[in-house]
Amino acid sequence: MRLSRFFLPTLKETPSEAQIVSHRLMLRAGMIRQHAAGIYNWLPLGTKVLQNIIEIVRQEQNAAGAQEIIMPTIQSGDLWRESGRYDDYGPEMLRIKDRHERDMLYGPTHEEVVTDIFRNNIKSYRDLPKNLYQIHWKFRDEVRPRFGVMRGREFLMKDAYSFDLDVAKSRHAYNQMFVAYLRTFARMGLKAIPMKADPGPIGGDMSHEFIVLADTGESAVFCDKALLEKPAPQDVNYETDLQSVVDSWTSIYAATDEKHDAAMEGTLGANLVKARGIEVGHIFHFGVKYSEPMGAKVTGPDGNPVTVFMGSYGIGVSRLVAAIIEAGHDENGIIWPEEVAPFKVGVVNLKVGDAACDAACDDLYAKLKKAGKEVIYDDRDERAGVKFADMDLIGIPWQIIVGPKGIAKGMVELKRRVGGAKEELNAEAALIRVLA
RNA sequence: CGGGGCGUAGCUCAGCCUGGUAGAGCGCCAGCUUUGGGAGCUGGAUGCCGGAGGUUCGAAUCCUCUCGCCCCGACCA
Repeated sequence: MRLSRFFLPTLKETPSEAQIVSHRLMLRAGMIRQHAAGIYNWLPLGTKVLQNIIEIVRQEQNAAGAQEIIMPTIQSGDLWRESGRYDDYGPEMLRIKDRHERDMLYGPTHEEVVTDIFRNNIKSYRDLPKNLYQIHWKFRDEVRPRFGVMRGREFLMKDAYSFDLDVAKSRHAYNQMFVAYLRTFARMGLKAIPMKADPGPIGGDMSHEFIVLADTGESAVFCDKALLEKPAPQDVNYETDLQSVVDSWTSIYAATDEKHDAAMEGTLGANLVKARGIEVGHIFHFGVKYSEPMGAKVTGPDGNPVTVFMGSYGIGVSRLVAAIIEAGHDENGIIWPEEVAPFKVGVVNLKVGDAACDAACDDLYAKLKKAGKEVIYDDRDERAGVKFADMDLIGIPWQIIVGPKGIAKGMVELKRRVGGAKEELNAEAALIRVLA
């Protein structure tokens, strides 16, 4: 992409409404623009990042055996009366009437809809297990939306729902998601810590939150240092029993602000980490809470109907964009981990119109594109300072800087966004480094 | 939902107290000079001063109502 044609409205100054760093940087980097309180437009740069995150989530969900579906954003109120939540949910649920005066709602979550899909289409225990997920927009009419997309009213969420014949199998489904989450967040360059959580209004007997560590996080977090050093599981076979893997995480001390245990922390001594965190995922095992009232049953091996056991598994996808920025930025702007970066490489032409610079940049740009790298080429007729500032602001991991001084010696400059290290080398060598 | 704050140019904000008919910096457009970390000069465009009502000869400014946004608290991916 040529920057001269890319829709990238960056801002030099911080809009006054933005209080936290991720919100400021998302506005300044031209990723989002506010539409209304808690509701945002995603501009091209933001959309690219969001799509990269979606793809990682999707790959890891698929690997864990979940299957992608798309459910409606607008749901029938009657379905929510069946589960008993139509009246319970309160004003957070956006309620709508259609032209026939039927009660509709913009879905804040999808347990009812997915259970309805299940009961209408799955009749035998032989069809179990099933785990269905979607990556779709939710609306919760929060009392107080804030911090940009961190706590929006409309937000993109991955929500998965598992269906199993009994509790033991259902636990396995839970463990599959637990492991998939560890891998998902690690691929985004995040330290995400699973913590025992309160199931809250979703209900159930087991629940974990996944908290990303960031200095600006909303909740205080206490944990054993060992958790921070523990690598995400590699080469997982999701068909095998994952209990020991899950236990190896849950047996290490970690607690949020409300639940922390001072006595326990005393025994950790120097290994106690006090940090701040952002909740990016939440998984629930809730058994028959929805399947029972909604009649989601299959015929069991003995010919008798069995109510299925369920769990639900959420990832705040749009929130992750903000969380990644909270975890990775400096005074110049965003520092994207390579996997989610909107462009992996930036080519900076310091003197557009100079034949040698133009030729070198065109060549680099063509070769990077041909190699399949996502590349942004700053071909704007701007001053060097503007270009450096924008590249850093939008957080491009690798930057190849081409200027008349260097090119006269046959050299370009390769800069890493992380740490800012620069080295001078010839264009071919820079390509090799970037493509490695 | 309680408490507080703010709405003036694309952005940051001044002007409001003490009414007299719209400002600055940045950005944008044109030209010239510049050109390795957010340039300089010259010229130019841009505002229903959030909206409605009221007071007044006259309202961005005073009064009333209203809408929107932000912050703090209780709740949440």
